[in-house]
Amino acid sequence: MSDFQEERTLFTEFLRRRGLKVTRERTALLEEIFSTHRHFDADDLVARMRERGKKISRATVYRSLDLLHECGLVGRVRLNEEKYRYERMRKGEHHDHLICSACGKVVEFVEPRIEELQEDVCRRYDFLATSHSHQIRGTCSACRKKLAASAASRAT
Amino acid sequence: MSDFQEERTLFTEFLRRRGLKVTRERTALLEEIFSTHRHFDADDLVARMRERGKKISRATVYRSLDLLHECGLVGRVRLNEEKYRYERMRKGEHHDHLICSACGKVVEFVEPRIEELQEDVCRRYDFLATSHSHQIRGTCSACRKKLAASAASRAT
DNA sequence: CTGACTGCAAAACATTTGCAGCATA
DNA sequence: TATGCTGCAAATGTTTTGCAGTCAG
Repeated sequence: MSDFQEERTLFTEFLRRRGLKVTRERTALLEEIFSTHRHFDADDLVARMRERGKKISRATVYRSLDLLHECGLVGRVRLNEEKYRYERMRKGEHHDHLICSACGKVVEFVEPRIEELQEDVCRRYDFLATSHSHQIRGTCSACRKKLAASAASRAT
Repeated sequence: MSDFQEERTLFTEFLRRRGLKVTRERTALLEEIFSTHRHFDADDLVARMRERGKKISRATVYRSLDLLHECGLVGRVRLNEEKYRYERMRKGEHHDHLICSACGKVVEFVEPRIEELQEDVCRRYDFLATSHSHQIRGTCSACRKKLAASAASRAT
């Protein structure tokens, strides 16, 4: 039925180990998050749950996202915005972000050689890394084309 | 007298080009920021100004930091905290951050080979980068030692 | 002189928290 | 049954904004 049995088990185990409960709300949120691949913020999630007819309060959403983040199932980033963005994590895969300042689009990329260099840096500073995030801000090719086009028309 | 004449000129020019004014407050903030190398947040800056006997309102500090950030003199990062952190930028130098989750210490590092790989990634996605930030979260060696020591004493 | 700037207090926001009733184990 | 959970509304903390008086050019 669902293809995220593994995540479900991981979360359940995590909760059990801490004496926490597997509630209807937590399960529903996990399912919703793992049914898509998009980035989202707390409000998106509230809205998506509401669309599915499940009214879950903002407070509960925040509380659950904290738990999911703590157990490593959900990533939490700030893209220099006023708020957090979340994303489901795929096993053992770390990705970084290209953020277009013009249209806001976020593209994920994976560059294993960057990960290696990060490890070098950690060794150099005797630092034990638990997570990392890498963001490159700029303009995507589509937006640059649009900008070029509008510049050309302005110069009639 | 001051060793940041260059920054001062750059900022003045930036303001002039946009029809903005070089006010007492803006100048004072620029001087304060470029007189040290530390990371700081908006409130730190308000406090530092007050210590120097210059009362500048929080609102003005925020407004000025925006301008300094826009013209590239000041970097603005979010280290997954609730607020922005600022740092003076040194010409042509980009650095990234190691953040200790235990003591909150922020260590800057420079790894030119990471910068190169970033450029590769941008080429691959036809993306024009304007800035980037890289954060590695974990525990620094001092904190790990403390943690190890307290674990040992607990196991009397 | 004029348009931009400042300080203040209020507003706006995302996120967190206290509490009373509810549901899981 | 006993904790832990939830929703609500209120609180928090940072950043932004409206406004009336002030200042740079």
